Formats: sequence, C-alpha cells, structure tokens
Amino acid sequence: MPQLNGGGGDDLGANDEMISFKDEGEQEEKISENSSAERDLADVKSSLVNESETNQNSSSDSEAERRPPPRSETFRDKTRESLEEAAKRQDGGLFKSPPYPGYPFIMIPDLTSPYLPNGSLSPTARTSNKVPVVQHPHHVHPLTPLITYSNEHFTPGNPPPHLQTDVDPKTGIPRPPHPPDISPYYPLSPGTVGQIPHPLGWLVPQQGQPVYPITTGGFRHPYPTALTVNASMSSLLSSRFPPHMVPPHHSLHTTGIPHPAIVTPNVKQESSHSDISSLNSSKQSDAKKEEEKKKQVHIKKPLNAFMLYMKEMRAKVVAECTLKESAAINQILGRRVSPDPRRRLRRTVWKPESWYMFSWVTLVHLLLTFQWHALSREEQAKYYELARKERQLHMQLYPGWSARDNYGKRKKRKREKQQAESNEHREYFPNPCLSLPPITDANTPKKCRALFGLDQLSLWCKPCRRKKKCIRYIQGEGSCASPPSTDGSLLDSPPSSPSSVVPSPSSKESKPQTEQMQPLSLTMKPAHQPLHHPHLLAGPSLGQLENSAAAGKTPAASSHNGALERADVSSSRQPGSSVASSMARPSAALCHSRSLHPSAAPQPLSLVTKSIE
DNA sequence: GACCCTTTGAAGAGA
DNA sequence: TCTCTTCAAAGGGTC
Repeated sequence: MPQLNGGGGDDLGANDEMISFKDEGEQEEKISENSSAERDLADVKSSLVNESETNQNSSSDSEAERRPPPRSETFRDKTRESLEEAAKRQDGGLFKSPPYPGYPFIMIPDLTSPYLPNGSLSPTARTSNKVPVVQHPHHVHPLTPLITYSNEHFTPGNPPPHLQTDVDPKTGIPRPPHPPDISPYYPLSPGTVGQIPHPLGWLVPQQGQPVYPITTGGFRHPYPTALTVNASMSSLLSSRFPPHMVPPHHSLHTTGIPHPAIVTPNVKQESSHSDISSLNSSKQSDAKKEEEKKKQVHIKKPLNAFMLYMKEMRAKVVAECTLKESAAINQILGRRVSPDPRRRLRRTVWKPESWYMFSWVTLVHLLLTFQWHALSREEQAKYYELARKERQLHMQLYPGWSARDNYGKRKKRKREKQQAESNEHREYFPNPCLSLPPITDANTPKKCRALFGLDQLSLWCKPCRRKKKCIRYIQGEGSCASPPSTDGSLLDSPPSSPSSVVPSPSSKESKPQTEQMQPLSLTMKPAHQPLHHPHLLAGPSLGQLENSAAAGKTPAASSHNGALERADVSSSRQPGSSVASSMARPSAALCHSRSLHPSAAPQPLSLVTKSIE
C-alpha cells in the first residue's frame, strides 16, 4: 500500500497525516472479507423496504413499536467502521486516523496556510503542512474545528439558513435537517410563486378549488392518494405534485386523472402561467393540441427513494457549494461507501470527467452531510415509504402501464455494450498501457476503419472518428497511446489502482478495474495565481505513486498526451504539486509522464469538471 | 437539440 | 433465481 511515511518528515509531507478515504474497490475487498457486515447492511436496507411495504398506514409511533430494537449504529457508523477496518488492513498501521466514508486518500491541508482563504499562517506552522483533523468518530466531530474554513464554494462557518446544523447525537456529525414542511428548493414555476399552499393543505379538501384541475399542460395534476403521510412526506409529495393538486387523501380517483409523470415531448411541467396563457387560444385549437399531446403522452416512471432524496437534496448541495453539475452532485449524494460489489462492478465506472475538484473540507462536509448512505435508518425509511406511495399511486393511475413502455424512448446506450465487449477483450488481450482498449490482434494492428469498417463507426476510437491518428494502430506499433477519453474508449475504465503497483498486503488477488480505486477525488484547479500548497489535495496513495514513478515502474512514462497534459496542468514541477497530480489521477501518473507547468498552480477551492478530452 | 455524465432503485427481459 | 438493461431527476458539458 501507500508508501506513506507517516513520521518521516520528508519533502513529501511525511509529517502529514493522511486520511485514508477508501475507495469502493478496497472497501469491497474489506467488505467481501466481512460479508456478514455487508449482509447486515443489505438486510437493513431490505428491511427498510419491507417496513415501508408493511407499515404503509401506520403512524410513526406504531412504527417505532414494531421496529426492531434500535440499532446501535447508523449507516454512517457502519460505514465509518467499515472504512476504518479496511484502512487498518490496508495501511498496515501507517494511518493513525480512521478514514471517513468516501474517497481514497485525503491529505489534510494545513489550515493555517496563507493560501487558504481563512488561513492565518504562522511561520512555524509551515513545518507541518497538514494537521490531523480526522479523529475517531466517537470523539469530537472531526470537522468541528474546520467548519469555519470557507472558500468560494463552501461556507460552513456560515451555514445557509436552510440548513441548520443538526448534529447527530451518536456520531457528532452534522446531519441535514429533516425536510421542512415546505422545502424552499422545490422548483416552483413562476406562476406558483407566492402561491405556496399549506404543506398539509392537500390533506384537507380545499373549497373553491377544483379537486382535480386539468391543466393544458397535461400534468401537475392531482395525485390522488388515500395514503397518509406525515408533514415531511407531504412536503416531498408536494414537491413533485403541488399541494393544491394533491387531493384529499380520502378522495381516491383512479381513472382518467393525469399524473405528474405524464410528459409530452413538447411540454414539460407547465406552470400555471402557461395555463393562463393557454386560455387565450381558441378552445378548438386547444382541443386539437390536447389530442395530439395525448397521442404523444409519455408516462414516466415513478421516482424511487433515492431519486426523491436527490430531488430534495440537490438544491441543498448546490446551496452549500457552487457546484451545479448534476453528475457531481449525484456523486456526492449517492456514491456508495459500502456498496454491493456486484452492483458496483457493473455500474460504477469512473470516467475521467468524474475528477471533480473539491476542497477537501467541502468534500468531506458534503459527504457527511448529504450522502444517501449516511442517512440513518429512519431517514432512509422515510424516502422508501414515499417512493412506495409513489409507485402505488402510479399503479392506481396507470394500471396498464409498464416500465417497458418507456424502453427505447431514450436512446439506448451502445457505449455500455461496447464497454462490456471491450472488457471481455481485455481479458484476452490485456493492454499494458493503463486502461487502453484491448488490442484485438496485437500482431496485426489495424486502424479502426479497417478493423470495424464504416458501418461500425461508433466502435472507432475517437481520434479515428476525427480523422486523426488511430490510437489502436499506435498500440499495435508498440507504443502506449494516449487515452482518447471517453466514448467507450480508453479512459472509460477506471485506471489502475496504486495497489497494482505496490501490492497491498491485504490484496490477495488482482481486482477487476472497476473495483479499483478511482473515486471522486480531490484535485486542483488551474489558477492564474499560483497556489503552492501541495497538501490541499486528496487522492490515492501519493507516496506510492511517487515511489513507483521514481523507481521507473511507471509504464510508458515518457508518453505524452494532450489530455493528461491538460489534466495535469494544475501541477507544477514542485514535488508536492506533482504529487497532487499523481494523487488526483493515479492511473495517469502511472502511465504517463506529467506535463508540468510551473505557472499553472493548483487552486483547490472550486468544484469543476475536468474534461480530459 | 440530442446525448452524456452520475447516482440508486425499480422493473422488465432473458438466460 | 440471477444477471443485465433501462429509466426515472438534474443541469452543465459535448458534439
């Protein structure tokens, strides 16, 4: 494992205390060894669903009665302990701090750094670039002293008014507040602004208002339900289905009532404003349009628990930082800390675009605060219950509807199939160069055009599609081509884990690439103003990467590629910065030399997406 | 403008 | 029964 010299005091920041943010793969390695814990988690989750199914109309009190004795630990606790154990095995005791759920290795920055917005640097403090921040979860909240750290994206010292600090009594970890009766983040159409009904208004028949108004938009219509929900539930439902459209819960209509899930290709979630404007048009034309729309009606799938959670929390995450990319936000919200290996193997493939830049404080805070898997049992149960009700209502409204009806309405992702095929090939023709696609025939390299033909253009590597030099052909010539980024090509598969270079004592066998460390990682953002603080980064096994590179273990270390040059533009030739690059993109560091630009120093204070391409 | 990314969960299809 | 695939939301990014 990482050649972390915890007390060496070398120029790589050996004094730095690292937190081992285990990636899924290694977590799963641990998990596989502790299958009982995994099963326990799975049982907990399934029991949540079961509870939701069985307790559909029960009050919270009765739920509490039927619920098994309170578990001594929440998901967060289990996650943390799981990661902690994995880290112990992995680092052989080098790591003194238990890991946090999330991501491979986070270097604790020197909070006194002058490069930090709130840093007040003392000269002596510089000798130790990082301070141990993460403590045992049972102790003081590790972020407590750091929470005042702020940057342009994250201002924990000034929690937004919507997010009150709610400290988990068990872990001392701030928890997001329970959904308010009215979430300020639920999208309100312009026409509905200022018309926010009482959150429980839908439970009470509203006089003078059509119970099932039919708007021209064809959705945002009443969502009949006989189910009882609490205030949080009602707020969630209201988010999806405006309260004034949610009928009294004793009024169950099952026929002919449009559902919010109904979407026509041309109109989406129209507001009441559009309703008003539609009144200006003639009735006849409206009738014709509606008929046309009915023909194009698209009944969407009901949202599952996680989708409901995401829908609610996304806005809060956005409020916490300036990150707006849904992909990144979704990672924060949903990345598994203790994933089911089978699920992750087939679906979690980290793209190079996933290397978002986070300040580590921001990342840790967001993970601890918003991660789905860090929710307590009760909190998750709430969303499972809501999702169950959604499905129930959906079934009542559209008895004949099948999820299959929507198949094919989105373009099928051929890339996944290509990826799978590529992986199969890789087993037979492993490519030594990072995660390059398989050399289908190493002895007779062919360009994509010759290999796949014009009719299979989608299988071509990206350079070929752009009429540039074929990377596969380059491979055939024996060089290690630069990865052309995504599109089912080179970097789609997670890069090699550092453990593949320096085998971990606990790693008994090579793991598939998808199980290797390639998480959401802390890296740096190129900035005009140099920020020579190498320890604001997080990433995998920096010392390991550095050592392997120094030992000449890096394959194809001399090959350059523009993508990596751009990706590493945040690096400098300073050891720390090059480390940063390695940490940020371990696989790249393993296979490619760094193009270092002294003028392009990292700026770790923003969340951006790196486009490798 | 279509599609991708990214997440979990539900559901359908096929082996 | 198990595995795989697709689709739900979301908005910036890519082509």
